[in-house]
Amino acid sequence: MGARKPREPLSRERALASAIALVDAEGMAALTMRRLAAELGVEAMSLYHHLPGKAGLLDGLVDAVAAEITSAAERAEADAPGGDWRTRLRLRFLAARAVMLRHPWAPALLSSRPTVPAGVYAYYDAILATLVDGGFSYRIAHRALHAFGSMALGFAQEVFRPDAGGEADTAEAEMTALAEQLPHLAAMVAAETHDAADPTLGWCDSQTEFEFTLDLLFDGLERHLPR
Amino acid sequence: MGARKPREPLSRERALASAIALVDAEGMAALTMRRLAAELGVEAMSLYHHLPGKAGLLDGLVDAVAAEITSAAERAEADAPGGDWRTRLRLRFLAARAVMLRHPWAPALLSSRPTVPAGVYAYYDAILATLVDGGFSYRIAHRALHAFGSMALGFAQEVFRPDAGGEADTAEAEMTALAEQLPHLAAMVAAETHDAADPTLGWCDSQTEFEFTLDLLFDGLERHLPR
DNA sequence: AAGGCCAACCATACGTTGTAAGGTCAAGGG
DNA sequence: CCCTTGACCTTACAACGTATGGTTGGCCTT
Repeated sequence: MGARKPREPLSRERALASAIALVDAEGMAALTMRRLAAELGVEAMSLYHHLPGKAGLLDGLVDAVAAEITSAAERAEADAPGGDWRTRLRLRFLAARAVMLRHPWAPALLSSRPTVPAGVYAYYDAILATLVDGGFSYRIAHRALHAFGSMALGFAQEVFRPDAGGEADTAEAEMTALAEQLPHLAAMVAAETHDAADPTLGWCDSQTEFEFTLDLLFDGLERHLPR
Repeated sequence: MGARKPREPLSRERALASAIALVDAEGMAALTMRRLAAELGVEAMSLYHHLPGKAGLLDGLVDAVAAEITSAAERAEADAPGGDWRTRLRLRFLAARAVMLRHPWAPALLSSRPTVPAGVYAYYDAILATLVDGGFSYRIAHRALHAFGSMALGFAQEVFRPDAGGEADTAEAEMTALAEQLPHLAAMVAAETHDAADPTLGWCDSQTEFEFTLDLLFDGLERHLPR
């Protein structure tokens, strides 16, 4: 039959890449060992020769997005060589956010893992460097890290998810029903959608909110600069 | 024999209470239908007469903590009848945080659920009321809600979890090894633990950091008050 | 060329999970 | 008295992660 292609031999890298593609396309729930193996044209148990089990696979995903974040942040910050600490951190965090938008499953995965990927420490060291370089004491820089929280990795802890948001019919009906019990929420929606285009509940511009919160924190931190 | 106790008949409330006790004691992983049933002296399938499946059980847990939060926040705010918006929100959020400390599993569960418990809307309405009452426009109040994020429910999105933190031996060894690659992190730890009691990596006082971030946001928001 | 080793891959099986389907049984009302 | 009605149980199934133990094909050594 001639040299039939020997099916290149499957590696940790190929497995992880396939896993990321799968999760990007179908969500975390679709990531099972059997399914991933099928995606690679292989049986489930074969994965165990390259990955230390499901937990190791998830750790691999986390490492991968962490690497994507750090490299994106590095590249972004390199674009503004002379900037002050605000703009440098801003570029970092917004670059991280762009990565998170590409992988919507990443925040939940990140915060579900019991251990922090090693690369993240270097990332935080760079943030600290920027802060200290900007004149902050280690004490305040430390608090800044806590204050940034997940924003440093590009995602905000939002209570109201960008969910599927039922059709407008039910939304409208329930809206008027709840307006009496939730007068301020109703008033806010009314005020905010007054000059906005679309009157649904998915009207929050998460990008704007992200940057607003970031600047709120930056402004607050600035007042803690010595002098 | 006489009237043997007829084993009071199991209800949604009893099931939820038992589930919360179980999760408080042994963590989310221990909450399976069979285990919960055993805890109640019953078979797994009997739970389905009172709960609409596992997802419904989790929704029940979420509702329960949401109720606990709102009532705790309500009580806390009632303690400062004449306070301004800052102190009122502060009391709310810190009361919520106390609830979260009682149920460490709640943040992860909250953010893993696809839908927001109904009671939370009323909670956010009250926060909005406080903000508007304090002089904020609906536009800024809306942004404030986003900025608070999960802090309104009492938990911060921390990247470094309050983890088990390996023994001091390995920590110390790796510390010096990483000090060269992570100079600023090392310096920060050194600076911060200089006058602190315990030199481990679990040295972050999350309560202090929570309040610091809160005040950072409050300070930042204050500048957006009209006039 | 022959022998043997070993990484890569597969087949089977076990225990655990959530839950669908249907059976048992005691209480209560006609 | 019977028969409905719920609460509870038994059994069973599909899907999950993974332990265990083959099978195989290419390479190294002699």
